[in-house]
Amino acid sequence: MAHFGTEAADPTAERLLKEAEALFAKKGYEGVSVREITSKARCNLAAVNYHFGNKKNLYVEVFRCRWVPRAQRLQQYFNTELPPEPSLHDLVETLARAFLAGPMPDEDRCCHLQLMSRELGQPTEAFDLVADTVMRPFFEDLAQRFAPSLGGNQEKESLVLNLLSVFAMVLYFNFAREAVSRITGRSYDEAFKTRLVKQITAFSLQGLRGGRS
Amino acid sequence: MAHFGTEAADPTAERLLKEAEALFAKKGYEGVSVREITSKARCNLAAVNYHFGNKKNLYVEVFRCRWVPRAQRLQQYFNTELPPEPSLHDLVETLARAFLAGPMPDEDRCCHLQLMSRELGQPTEAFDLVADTVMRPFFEDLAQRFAPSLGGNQEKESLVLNLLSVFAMVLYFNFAREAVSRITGRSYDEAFKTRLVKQITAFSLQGLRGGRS
DNA sequence: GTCTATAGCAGGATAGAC
DNA sequence: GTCTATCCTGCTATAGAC
Repeated sequence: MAHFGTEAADPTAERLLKEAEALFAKKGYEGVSVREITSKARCNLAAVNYHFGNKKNLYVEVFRCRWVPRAQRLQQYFNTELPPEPSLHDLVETLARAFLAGPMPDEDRCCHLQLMSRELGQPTEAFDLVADTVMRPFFEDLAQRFAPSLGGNQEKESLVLNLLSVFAMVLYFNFAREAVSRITGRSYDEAFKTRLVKQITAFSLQGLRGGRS
Repeated sequence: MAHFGTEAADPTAERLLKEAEALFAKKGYEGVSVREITSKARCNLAAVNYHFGNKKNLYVEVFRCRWVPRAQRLQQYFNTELPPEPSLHDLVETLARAFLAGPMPDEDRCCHLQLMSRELGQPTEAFDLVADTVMRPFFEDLAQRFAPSLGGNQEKESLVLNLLSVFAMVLYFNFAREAVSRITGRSYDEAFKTRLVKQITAFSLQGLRGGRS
C-alpha cells in the first residue's frame, strides 16, 4: 500500500480519485463498485488496493485530496468576490452565487454538493474531516462577517440557525435538481441558476432581517 | 409471487414493509441486504421474493403501502390544524410544525423524510409515484392556500420557488440532524424541535413576504 | 507499479420439501 | 405460506508474476 499526503503524486491515483469522486457523488458509496471505478479510471482492478489500501480509504481520500481543497477554493472565491464593506445583500448574494453559479464547472459543483449532502444525511468518517477542516472554520468566518450587518442584536444561536437555513436552500436546490426541475418545469441552465440565486438571496435577505424588523 | 394492493393483508408482508422502510431510510437501497431485512422482520430469507417478487419491488411497495398513506395523513393533519381563515403566519407555522413536530412518532417522521430526501437526491421509480400522488397535489393545494395571503401579486413561479424554499429548510433540518446537532451543539429533543419550528417560521415568513415589502 | 488470477465471501434469487 | 438448501453472480481483497 502506497502512502499519500494532501495530493496524490501518482497520475493513476489521481485518475482514481477523480473518477471515484464522480461515482460516489452520483450513486453513493454502496452503489459503486471498485470494478466500476477502476474501469472508468482505465486502470487495473487491483489499483485501488495498491494505492489506497481499500475502498473505504479511497472514499476518505476523495474528501481529503479533492473535496476539501475544492471547498477551500470555493471559500476563497467567496472572500475575493465580496466587496470591501459588504452589505447584508452582498453577503447573501455572493454566498448563493458562489455555490450555485460560481466559477467552477457545473459538473464539479454538482459533484461537490452531492458528496456533501450524502455526508450530511449519513455521516461517515469523512464527515469529521469535513466538519473540522471546512465547516467549522467557514461558519466561524461567516458568523463574523454577518454579525455587523445584522446589528449584532442576534444571539449566536439564531445567527447559526439563520446561516444553516441559507445553506439548506443552497444545498436543496442543488441536491434535488431533478425534483425541482419536475415541479417548476425548468432545467438547470444558466438562466434558471441565476433565477435561483435571486430567489435564495431575496428569500434569505428577508429571513435574516426578521430578527430586527 | 403474491399480489398486493394498497395494503398488504399478510402480516408477514406487513412486517417486511415496516422493517424494510426503516432500513432503506437509514442506509439507502444499496446499503441494505435482503438478508438484513428478513432477519429484522423475523422471517425467512425467501419471504421477500415470495411476497414482493424481488428487492426492488419491495422498495417500491414500501412507498406505495407505507410512505404515500403516511404523507396523506400528514397532509390531512396539516389541513385540520389550520384555522378557518389562516394568516400567512398560520400557514407557515402549521406547515413547519406538521413536518417537524407533528403528531407522529419522531422515528416515523425521520424515516419518512429520509426516504423522501433520498428520492429527491437520486430519483428512482418510486419518485414517479411520490410526485404524482403526493407532491403535485400537495403543492397545488398549498399554492391555492398561500396565494390569497400573499396578495396574489406573486407570479406562479415565484410562489412555487418560495414554497420549495420552505421545504428545503424542513427537509434539511431533518435530513442533516447529525450535522446540525454538531454545529449548534444541540440534540433533537422537543425543545430544539420547537426552536426549529420557530426558526423556520420566522425565516420563511419574512422570506415569503419579500415580494410585497 | 501494474497486471492476471483467484481466493473468499456476501449478495439476490430460486427450487422444492413441508 | 414458510422453510432449507443451494445456485450463481458480483463483490472486495490478495498473492504473486512481470
